[in-house]
Amino acid sequence: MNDIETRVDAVRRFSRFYTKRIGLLSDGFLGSEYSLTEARVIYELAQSEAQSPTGLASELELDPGYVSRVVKRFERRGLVAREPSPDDGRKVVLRLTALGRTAFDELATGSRAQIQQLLSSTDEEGQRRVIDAMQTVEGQLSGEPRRPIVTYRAHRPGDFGWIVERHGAIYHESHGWDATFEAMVAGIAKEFLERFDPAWERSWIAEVDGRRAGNIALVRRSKTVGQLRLLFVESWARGLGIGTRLVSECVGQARHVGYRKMVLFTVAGLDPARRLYEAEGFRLTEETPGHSWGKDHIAQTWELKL
Amino acid sequence: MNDIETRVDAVRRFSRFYTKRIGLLSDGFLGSEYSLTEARVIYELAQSEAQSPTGLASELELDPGYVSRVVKRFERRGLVAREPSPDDGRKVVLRLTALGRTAFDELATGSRAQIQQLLSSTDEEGQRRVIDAMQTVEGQLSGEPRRPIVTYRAHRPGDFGWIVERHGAIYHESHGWDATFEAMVAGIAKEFLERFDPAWERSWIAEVDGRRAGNIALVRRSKTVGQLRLLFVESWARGLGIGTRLVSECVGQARHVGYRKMVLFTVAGLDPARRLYEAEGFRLTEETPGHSWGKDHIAQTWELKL
DNA sequence: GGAAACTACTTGCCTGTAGCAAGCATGTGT
DNA sequence: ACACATGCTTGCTACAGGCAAGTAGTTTCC
Repeated sequence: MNDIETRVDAVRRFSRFYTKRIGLLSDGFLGSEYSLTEARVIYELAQSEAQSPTGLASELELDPGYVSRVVKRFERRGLVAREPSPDDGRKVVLRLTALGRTAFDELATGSRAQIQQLLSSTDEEGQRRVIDAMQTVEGQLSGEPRRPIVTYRAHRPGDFGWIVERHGAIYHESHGWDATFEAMVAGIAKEFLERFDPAWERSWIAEVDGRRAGNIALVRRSKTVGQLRLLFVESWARGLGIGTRLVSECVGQARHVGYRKMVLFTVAGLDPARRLYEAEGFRLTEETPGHSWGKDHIAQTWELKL
Repeated sequence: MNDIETRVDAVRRFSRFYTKRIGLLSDGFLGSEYSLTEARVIYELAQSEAQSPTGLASELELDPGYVSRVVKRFERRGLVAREPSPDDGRKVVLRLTALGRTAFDELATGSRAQIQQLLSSTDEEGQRRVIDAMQTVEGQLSGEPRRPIVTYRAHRPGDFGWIVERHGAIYHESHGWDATFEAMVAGIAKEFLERFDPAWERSWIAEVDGRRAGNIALVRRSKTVGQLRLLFVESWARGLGIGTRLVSECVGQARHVGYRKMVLFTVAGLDPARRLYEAEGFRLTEETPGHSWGKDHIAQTWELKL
């Protein structure tokens, strides 16, 4: 599923599947005494405390004339009550009566029963996956890109494994570094977790909408020197200021616990990271050519007086 | 989203969202000269080489009478050709004409364009996730549970990070082991990746439908002794024989490269794993009480003569 | 072999859904 | 005060699509 056409066809396939599956269900409405549109009207009225015919029409994308008739029908049946709007003589305020609410409850119960039947084709774990997947679809397609929520927290069990994984996979993919790089990161993770001292050290995991998106760690090298390690931001999370924030959190904490200096080790050529270091005031103090992780590198040391 | 009612409501919510989003699109059909049902008929005819009116009716769940009329309309317009069925005088065989196929192509193009527009509300990564999620939904709800496909492969960059993560997270959750356990696993990963010798060592990653589900590693301890390490199967992948297969692959490979003995170290109380070791012929040779990862344990050594 | 039952399709009839446009009443801007 | 916009209603209309009766073939069963 790489090119756009394949993806489009996949979506078409799903749409056909889902509308068919759901279409069967909504035929169930015919079983009740309301048409699908009538049911939608009732549903809409039940949702919003006070609704006007125009509101209904635009919300459900129906012709106002038709809505008018539906409402009239419902009124005759005692399902909705209408009153003139207090602030606008043209407007009408619609409200479900107790009877209308009963009708809604019946509809909702029926619909729930059918969805439940639909869900029953898989087990509880499967149902959770389905819902999770649906939320993914909705989240992605809901149009408004809904500004992502970025949060920062300390590491938890599993996080350092994740850091190792992402470093290993991404630097392999983008720079061709071999498994010894992943080994090195695993070594750093081991050390950090083993000797972790919360008084002097700290790590941050950045999450975007609850999904891990980046990290950084502050490690003690000596009483006066803190080391910045394992900075990393997922490519899909770029542009949210996560890198900047991680570096500044890290440096801020280093100041806070009383280090006099920060160091970090990296290699030449990782420009986005370089920019972050420079912006925070780090200075390149040493460069040594070398060979590691299956490639030639220029190892760099950066320092920052606090 | 724990109880069934919450889940049902989540699905209802999604259905409303999706049908609304897709409903807008299918209005596009009105833009064309075909109604939605007509479009479905054309689509169905395009899919199946030769179709009968009855077939259409049952496939699309329409009234045969109505189908008859739609077909007649299409015939007049030159979109479909009909011939009497050779083997049954009552039957009719319908086929799209070249003109009909053109109509289908136009419809498909239009529909694709609209789906593409729908998809364009997210980036490429998002689109992939959407499709993935849709396949999950369809897979789960399509009724036939579609047996999962299990595959086994050697490790790739990132895999050992994943192994560290899963060990760290899961043993913390289920047994309350602290971060030093994750540190230890990270140490094992580091060692393995650093000194990996394909002549004597190997790892297996089990994937279920392309998703990592478990792993095992064979590590050289000496010329004659191989060690089984890092056995792990995700809880959602239990019952597929993955654990058994991993252990037997590992032992088989150990035999193959010529070790005389296998060892493995574990702690008492991990019963599912224990059963796998026993089934493969491992014998418990040593038990030592101790304390690690924030808990008391009985460390165990298991051995197997090859 | 032939009546009875069944299947595939057609056609006439009818209802419900829903859009369009004209009309009326109330509001708003100049 | 006038024009114009907004909210709602109502008459007209088209179309979708179900139901049932009818025709022509096919299968079943005696």
